[in-house]
Parts: sequence; C-alpha cells; structure tokens
Amino acid sequence: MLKHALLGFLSYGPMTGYELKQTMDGSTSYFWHAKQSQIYTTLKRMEQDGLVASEIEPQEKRPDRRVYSINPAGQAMLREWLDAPLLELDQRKELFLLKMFFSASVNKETLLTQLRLQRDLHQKRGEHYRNDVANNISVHDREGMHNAKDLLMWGTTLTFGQRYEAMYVDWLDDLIELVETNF
Amino acid sequence: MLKHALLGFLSYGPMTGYELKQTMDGSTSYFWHAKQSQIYTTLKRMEQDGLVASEIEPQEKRPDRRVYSINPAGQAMLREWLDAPLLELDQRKELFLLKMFFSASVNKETLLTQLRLQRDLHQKRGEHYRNDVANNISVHDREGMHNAKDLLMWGTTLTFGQRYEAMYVDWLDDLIELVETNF
DNA sequence: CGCACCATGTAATGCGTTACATGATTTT
DNA sequence: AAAATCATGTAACGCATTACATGGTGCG
Repeated sequence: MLKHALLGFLSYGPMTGYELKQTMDGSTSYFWHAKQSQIYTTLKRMEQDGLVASEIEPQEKRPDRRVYSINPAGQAMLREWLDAPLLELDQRKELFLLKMFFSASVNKETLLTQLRLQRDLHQKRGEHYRNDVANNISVHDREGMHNAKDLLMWGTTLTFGQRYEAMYVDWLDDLIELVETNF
Repeated sequence: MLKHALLGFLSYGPMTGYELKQTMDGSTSYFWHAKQSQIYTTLKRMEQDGLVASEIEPQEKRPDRRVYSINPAGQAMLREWLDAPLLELDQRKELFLLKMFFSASVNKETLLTQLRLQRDLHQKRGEHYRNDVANNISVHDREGMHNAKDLLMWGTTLTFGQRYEAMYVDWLDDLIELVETNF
C-alpha cells in the first residue's frame, strides 16, 4: 500500500508530494511505484486521517510547496506495519507469463521477436540497477544522513532486483533456444 | 487483464465461471489469478461486448450451469493480444521488499522472524510447483487434448515459477545471514 | 453432524490509472 | 525555440477485493 511507503519516506524527514514522487522513482520504483496524482490524493486523505500534517511554504518564481511531515499517529502506524510479519505471499501478476502460457498457437517468428524484445528489456533493467540505482544509494551514503542498517537494507533490495533480472534473462535465453529448436 | 486469460482458457473449449476459477487456480494462479466474483462479472461484461456467448445447462440435484463459449470476436481479440509484443515491462509491486526497505529500525529478532517465515513460505511454494502444478500439467498431457507446443509453454512458465522461488529463498538465506551478523 | 463442494450472482468499497488543467523557469 | 523541470491538483474511469446472499449434495 502506498500509504506505508509514504509514511516510510516521511519518517526520514518532511517532503512535498513532488519530492516523494522523485524519491520513489529513484529508489523503490522497481518494487513499489505510484503516479503523481495518486500520491497527491493519498497524502490528502492521510492528512484527513491524521497521519501526516502539511504546511504551505511560499516561494517566489516557483509555485508554492506543500510540505508534509509525519505525525505521532503516522509514526505509530508505520511502526505497527513494520513489526507485523507478512503471513501470506501476495499472488503476483505477470502479464508476460500469461501470454506465454497461451502462446502455443503463435507463429514462431512472432514469438521469437517477443522473446528477444523481452530479453532486451530485462537486460537493460538489470544494468539500470547496477548503475543508476546503486549510484543513488551511494549518494545517500555520502550525505551521512542514514545509518549503516538503512544502507544494508537498501542494498539488499537492490541485490534482489539484480538477481531477479538475471534470472529472468537466463530463463528467456533458455526459452528462446527451446522455441528455436522445437517450434 | 483477466479478459485475456478467460479468452485463453475458453479457446480450449466451453466452460462455466466456476470451472474457469478452478482451472486458473490449478494452472496460471502463480502469475495470474482472480476471485470468483470478478470472474462472474467479467464474463457478463464480455458477453455484452460480444466476445463470448453463454447457454444455461439445466441440472437436477445441482444448480444450473451457465456455460460460456468463445465466439469469433473473442477469438480475434485473443489472437490480436497474443500477436502484439509487450513493449514495456510492467512495474512490479512486492510488499515484502518495500517492508525490508524501511526495516532498518526494526528489532533484530522481529526482523529475523519475518525473514524466516518468508523463507518458509517461498520454500513451500517452490515445492508446490514441483509437485501439484507439474502434476496438473502431466494430467492434461495424458488427456491428449493439447499439443506438444501447449505443454512446452505450460512447462516453461512452471520452470519460471520454480526458479523464481529458488532465487527468492537464496536471497532470503543471504539476508538472514547478513542480519544475524550485522544487526 | 459438520464440512467441503457445487454453483450462481450483486453491492459497496478501495486502489490505481488516465486524462484534464495551469503556468513560470531553466536547460539544451 | 523547444523541452524538461518545478509544482499543484481534480474528475472520470477501470480493475479488483470484500462482503453479502442462497441452498442442495456428498463424504467422513
């Protein structure tokens, strides 16, 4: 749920909706993302529910900023969420696998085109993690605003992303070979 | 989208909403699932849109069955969907990773409990794929109603599921060790 | 006797996306 | 001169979940 992600980020310090969007895009985006519009509406609702507070910070030459900060109720909810174990795995949805499941009747070349494109996309995303995201984390490191545990947890989710993409590419390579010889 | 999954299954032959739910649970559920209620409402909408047709099959001692079959418009839509390549990766959402991202402040033992539980769940799901789902596919094999290509594609999605769970368990093992020594 | 299975659906709510709406400043 | 960035939001729509509602059959 977006609410928890926003509480998590706001626990590091006050931020605007705009900044939250950017921060998410540069960190959790490969396992949690949201559109600008959803962030704004969710923050508004969270304020009504007393989880966060906002203050308008006037600016010249730039639109005014609405800066949100977490308040005690929000902090309590974040803590509760973090402490509660996930008792069940969420069922995933992977459109590409669904397509493959039903693709026996697809023309060989059409299928190979799709598989190679998909391979390319996962390859690129894997590289993106190794470069951009890793870089982003080390920037926060140098800022010295976060402790070693934070960096460990951020790094570990990044590792997950890399391994996931590597596994995906391997699987696609195997499937491409299978289709080339068996279709 | 559920619509495509339903069209895919109905392309194998007519089925009721109830049977579609069961079939999905026993095959695509680890990359595409739906609740009974959603299946019924979606089928209804698809019939209004002219993608499928339904006929009521009266039964004694059992509630009447509403049997759906795919019609030409549905077949065309399925074909179109299968032939169109996915140009972008869908952004995933993985609640557990989000939690880990913000878990630096969580108590060591609480965190380890969560990690071990999660490891257990993924381990079990991996086994489930190796047993139940694989078995399900070989049943369809013996029925002789599907060709070699179908079985190849079904098997390959199953392989994906197994590798995914194996990767997940490995990652959790590494993280557990990291937390044990560094927290 | 109780539980699982067969079999269908509707209503309310929640989460998320797309489209709409504005407009100045800074970078290429 | 055009595009990206800064900065905010609302409205309509779509997909999915949860809860509600019903009731007979078969098995242990």
